Amino acid sequence: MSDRKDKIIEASIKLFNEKGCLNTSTRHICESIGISVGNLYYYFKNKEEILIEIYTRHLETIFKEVKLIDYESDDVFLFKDFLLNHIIEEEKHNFIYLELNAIVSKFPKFREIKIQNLKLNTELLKKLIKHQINYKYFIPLSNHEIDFLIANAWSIGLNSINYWNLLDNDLKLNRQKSSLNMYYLMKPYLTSKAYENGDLDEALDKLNKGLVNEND
Amino acid sequence: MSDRKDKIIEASIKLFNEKGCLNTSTRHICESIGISVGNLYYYFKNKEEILIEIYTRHLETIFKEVKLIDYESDDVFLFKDFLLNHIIEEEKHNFIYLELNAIVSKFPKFREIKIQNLKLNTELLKKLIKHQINYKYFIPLSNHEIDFLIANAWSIGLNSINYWNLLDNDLKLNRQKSSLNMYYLMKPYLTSKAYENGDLDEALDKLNKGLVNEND
Amino acid sequence: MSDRKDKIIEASIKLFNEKGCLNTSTRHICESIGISVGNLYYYFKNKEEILIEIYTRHLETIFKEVKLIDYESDDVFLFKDFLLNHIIEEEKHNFIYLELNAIVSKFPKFREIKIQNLKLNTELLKKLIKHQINYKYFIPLSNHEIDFLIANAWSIGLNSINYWNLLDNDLKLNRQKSSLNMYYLMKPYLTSKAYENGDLDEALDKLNKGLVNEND
Amino acid sequence: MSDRKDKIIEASIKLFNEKGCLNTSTRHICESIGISVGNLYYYFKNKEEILIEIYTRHLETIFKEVKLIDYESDDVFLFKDFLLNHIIEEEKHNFIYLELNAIVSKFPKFREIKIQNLKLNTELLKKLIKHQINYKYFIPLSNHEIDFLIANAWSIGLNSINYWNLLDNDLKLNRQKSSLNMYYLMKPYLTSKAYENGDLDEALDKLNKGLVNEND
DNA sequence: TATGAATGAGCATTCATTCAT
DNA sequence: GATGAATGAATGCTCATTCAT
Repeated sequence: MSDRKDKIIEASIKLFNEKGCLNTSTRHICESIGISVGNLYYYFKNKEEILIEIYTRHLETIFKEVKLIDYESDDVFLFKDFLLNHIIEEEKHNFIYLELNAIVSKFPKFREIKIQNLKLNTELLKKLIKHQINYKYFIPLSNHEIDFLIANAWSIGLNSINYWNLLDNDLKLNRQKSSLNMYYLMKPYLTSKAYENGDLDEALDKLNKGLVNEND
Repeated sequence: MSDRKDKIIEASIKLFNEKGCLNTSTRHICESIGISVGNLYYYFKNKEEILIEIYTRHLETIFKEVKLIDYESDDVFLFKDFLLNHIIEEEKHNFIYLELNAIVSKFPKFREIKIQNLKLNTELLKKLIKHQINYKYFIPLSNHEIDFLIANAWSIGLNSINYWNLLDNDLKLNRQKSSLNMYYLMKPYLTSKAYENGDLDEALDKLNKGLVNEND
Repeated sequence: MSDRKDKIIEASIKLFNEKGCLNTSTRHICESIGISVGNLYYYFKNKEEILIEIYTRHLETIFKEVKLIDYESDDVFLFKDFLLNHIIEEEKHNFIYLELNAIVSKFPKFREIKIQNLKLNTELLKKLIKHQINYKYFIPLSNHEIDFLIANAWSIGLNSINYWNLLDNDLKLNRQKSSLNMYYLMKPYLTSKAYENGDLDEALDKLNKGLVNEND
Repeated sequence: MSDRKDKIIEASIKLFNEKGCLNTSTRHICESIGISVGNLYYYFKNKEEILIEIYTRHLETIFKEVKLIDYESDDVFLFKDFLLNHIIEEEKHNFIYLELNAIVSKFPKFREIKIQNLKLNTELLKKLIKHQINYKYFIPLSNHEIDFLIANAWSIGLNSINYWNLLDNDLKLNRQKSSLNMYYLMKPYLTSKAYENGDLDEALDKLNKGLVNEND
């Protein structure tokens, strides 16, 4: 992977996060790293290809671990790995979640990749939840309930950060709150076994660290 | 409120939903109702003001009922009123949810109003949930838990429709699924009393009508 | 027809003739008449539409007379009307003939209109030639011969001006030579009756005026 | 002449014919033969030089025979050699005729060479026609008439293929029709001696093969 | 000879907004 | 109130050409 290409990707991510993908022109990207427009188009056929490259790299990072899960092992998964480890990665690609639908309606090729991936991920999550049910970390759920739980997990994974960002500007804190959102979505379905080895409590402690305690 | 102004608003909503707010030009709006561009700018200072007007009216409709809730009466609220009655209203303003963050990053004034409203609505929902807890329709929840429940409700209200839309094109069906998403978010917190008078079951029946039964 | 629209058309024709249609940008056109780019696009959807407008107006002028021919009257046609009267009009639209094929391959809509017109004109010319044969201004010709005569007339009408322009820069003179080219194409098929009333000789005299006599 | 240079020329001709010279980028040429852009510019100073090389080679081929004519021998020339033998060569360089004027207005140096060559060829053709007149294959013609006959031959040689191409897509057939156009231009000037040895009839037979007979 | 990264002017087109009438 | 002509900066993208290696 060429250095220049990486720089374009990084600058794009930075600007897309700062001002939105749709409000960032290819010229802006070039100016921000001091290269010519032509040079950007030497590395990328068009703006959509930049987006696709960013998204593809992001997904690779995100799902590396999920794909390697041992579905035969008796282990609680969701929170330690999925919620905590990927906070930084997700923070870096916030704009994808913030603007997804506007992006999807403007870039049809990206849309196709997104849909393809959504289907794949839905299957992976379904498998994962069934595994957690199987090993009694989750209470039993019907297929119907699992489908809607996944849909809700997707919405929250995508959007809860936006909610907190609209309310205040502490991005780091908001990312932690966003993870807690996922936890609270799942909590009603967790069994006591899920908490047994202390991993989950430990994870929650980390997340709550820094959060203003608002309990009554 | 002038007739002409209403026409502009209606045409804008129609076009924003059809092609997206960011892909609809002011000229296009004008052509669709046969007025001049100059005339549109007589009624609205700029495109952002159109958006703000649309959003404000939308919220007024949505929260009319919520504001009129008698917080002293013993009544289950959420599903019959909030989930079902507003489906049509929400369907009409789908684009706001689909494009929210791209819009917010382009129109700073709209952003401020959005935030202001979000805070207000959060307070209203908090009051409502506490009321439901008070009358035992919801199980007891800490302030902390309520905050995250509201955040999750917001994410799901905003985004679950997108999830289903990416997977297939049946908009009507997807809107119903989206409402079920809200139900499944709340379900773990509902008491048996919530189901007692049958209103909730009736509402669920309506939602499930048309959905393929995927239970095991 | 708005004044501004006419100005754009005129400026376009001027520049297209000077530097070629494909080498003239919309910006050039705007700058040459001191209007903004946006304004040009207010009057024309795109560059192709400018071209189509130019071509359509040109054809209207060119074929006004041809369409009004009385095919029942005993009259020699071709040279007095077709060759002489339209010299100025054709001179003004030289670029269409000079660049036709490059234009046609870049602008598909223009291409369609061009083809449609070519077919129409071919029919008109066929009718006209048959009429001239009928009234004994032309010697008898088979359909096959007429087809190729028309094809040759088209090539010469389109291209002979280019030939002379490549050899020297006297545009006015070259246009006259170009008309003589058409005459010499037709000459072998003309009967003595065609020359009888003197109209043709008069026309030829006009054309030859200004031409250096190169006879031996 | 280097191999690499030949490859560039060949690839250019192929692409220019397929998509037009003006729509073919240097990068595209390079990609099609798997060399680098820099390398192309090692062999050719610029795009114009490629064109000039193509054109020069083309003319060399075309006029090799013409230059070798024995102007003292009594032989009918034009059709057997000029019209038939060069069909393939001309077919290969179709784009030059299709785009000539757009090219000429973009590439001034090419224009100069084109003009220079046009003058040379005009002289050659004049000499040839006079030779044919001398040996009674052509009827007597004044210098003036010869000039216009050459101009017409040039227009038809350049453009008649375009005429047929606009009307239908059978390139092979259209090339034959185009040759017949040249024949019909010359026919009125041919003497019976021109047909005597049968060569001409044979050539015409070949051309007419494949053409739908449309005689009445 | 050969590479391919880099340049930057150029292009067609869009669009929110203004303003004289 | 209403019109619609006019603005001009901005956008995504192309392409002939250069040049260090």
